[in-house]
Amino acid sequence: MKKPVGEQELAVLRHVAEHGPATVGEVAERFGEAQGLARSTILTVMERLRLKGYLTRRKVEGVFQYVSPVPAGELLRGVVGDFVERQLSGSLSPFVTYLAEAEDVSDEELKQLQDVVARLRQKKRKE
Amino acid sequence: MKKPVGEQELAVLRHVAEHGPATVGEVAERFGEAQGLARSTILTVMERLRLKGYLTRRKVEGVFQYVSPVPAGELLRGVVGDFVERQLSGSLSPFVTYLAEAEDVSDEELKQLQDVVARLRQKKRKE
DNA sequence: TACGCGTGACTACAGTCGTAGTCAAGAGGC
DNA sequence: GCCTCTTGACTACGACTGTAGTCACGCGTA
Repeated sequence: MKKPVGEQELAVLRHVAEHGPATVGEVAERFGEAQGLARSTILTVMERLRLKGYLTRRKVEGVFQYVSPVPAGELLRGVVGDFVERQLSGSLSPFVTYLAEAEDVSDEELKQLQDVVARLRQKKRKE
Repeated sequence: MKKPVGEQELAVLRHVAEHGPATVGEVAERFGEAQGLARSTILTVMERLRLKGYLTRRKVEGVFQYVSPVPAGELLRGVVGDFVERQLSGSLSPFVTYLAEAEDVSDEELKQLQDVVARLRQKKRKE
């Protein structure tokens, strides 16, 4: 179920998930060109993603529209979860340690973080 | 400088970093056997890690002792930082989102997290 | 001294990923 | 009707990874 996704593949997948349905040509133009990637490269990557089940496509007026079946947010959450599971064997501590020394935490992120902590405490209390 | 480390490689590296200096034989016995890996596999992996600079070795009474030049904690922090950078393009939000729905946050981790938030707020205020 | 065992170096091989060229078919313009 | 552009399928190839076999060497023991 959980096929691994390469770094570049993920970048493309994110692009599609975040920018809605797109054709290969569009992705190649917007994303690929910016990264200096050939159209055929984008095509290959997207096809691989499709084979792995991370993208779906539908023919619309002759060309294929690719879409991510999962929304961007969920996608990233999954990626993080996967990472924690695989590389950190499920332990969150390293992440927390990292956070503690992170330089570039935005106000927005900090706020989110506070909310999370609050919610977790709430949950704990109930148990 | 930042050579990529595979998943299995990281597992071995962590083992060495967390259990102190060890010979290939020891790692193969303790870690490899548990994972069903052949001694030669462990050897290969450790040599690759050495070539990438993640392990150092020293001959002690005929055999090589391998050590991680960075302590386990720092190592993991680095791995996390790398992940955030590469897969999340530096954004912490996905991680925070993930945290928000994490099931298995231990008391210990939650406490750490609270401290982190407190410290970050402190830092913000000073700026 | 000959043999077996632990150790390390070298070699191998398949799978995945990043990257891309090329070819064939349809669509539109001249 | 022919040429060109866009699109998609197929093929390729090198790097990296996971996994392991095998060979050679030194040490201790029979």
